[in-house]
Amino acid sequence: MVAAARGLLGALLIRDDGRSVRTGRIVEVEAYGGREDLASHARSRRTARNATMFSPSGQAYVYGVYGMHTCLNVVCGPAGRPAAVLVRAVEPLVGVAAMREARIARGLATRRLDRAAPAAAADRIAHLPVARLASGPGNVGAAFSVEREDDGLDVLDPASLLRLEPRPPAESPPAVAIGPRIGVGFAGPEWASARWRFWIPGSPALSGRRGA
DNA sequence: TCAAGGATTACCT
DNA sequence: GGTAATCCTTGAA
Repeated sequence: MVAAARGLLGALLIRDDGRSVRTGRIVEVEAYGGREDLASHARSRRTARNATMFSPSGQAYVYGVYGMHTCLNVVCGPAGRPAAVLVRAVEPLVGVAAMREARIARGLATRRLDRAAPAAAADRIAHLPVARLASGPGNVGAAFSVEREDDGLDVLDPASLLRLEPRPPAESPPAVAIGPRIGVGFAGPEWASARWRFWIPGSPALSGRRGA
């Protein structure tokens, strides 16, 4: 599972909705395990929400948090053994304009931009540096239009509208930095400190807290 | 049936 | 650095 997480670094995330193609390079991920991992959604029994984590490798596990964000994971355990890798940050390569549109659309959908000054807020996204469009799990979900309905998609299927393209074997593996996962303090010190976050050091697209 | 809280983000002081 | 926004899943009553 940890190996699968590291293997995803440098892979391409591709969203092809028929009108436009969005592509980015995965630069930050976190690994989540099964019952023993108290930070994982699979820490308790199998439920409707985490069912996809028990699926065979290669499926998308999508869930919502805080009522407004969707997070994209890739299931990486054998069937029946829950494990997944959370995609925390992506470096945009192709379809930057579509990513901006998606960010703005998602902002409006969650009514974040409605309140104060929607035009100004949309304008801020329009001028956001490219590297920040998909930096952070919620932003990856927004920039690539990941919906709850995408839960269970086979992202290894080349025909899938949301898919992964592995790093070419010929390409040398990127440098990898390792550190504890973010936002899992509720799991207790042991699991919150587990060094299951992996990122490509130096990437401008890393999520907020970049320290090791 | 219901209360609690979250694998986050961005704005506020 | 603190905290609001906001929906839905979970676990307990």
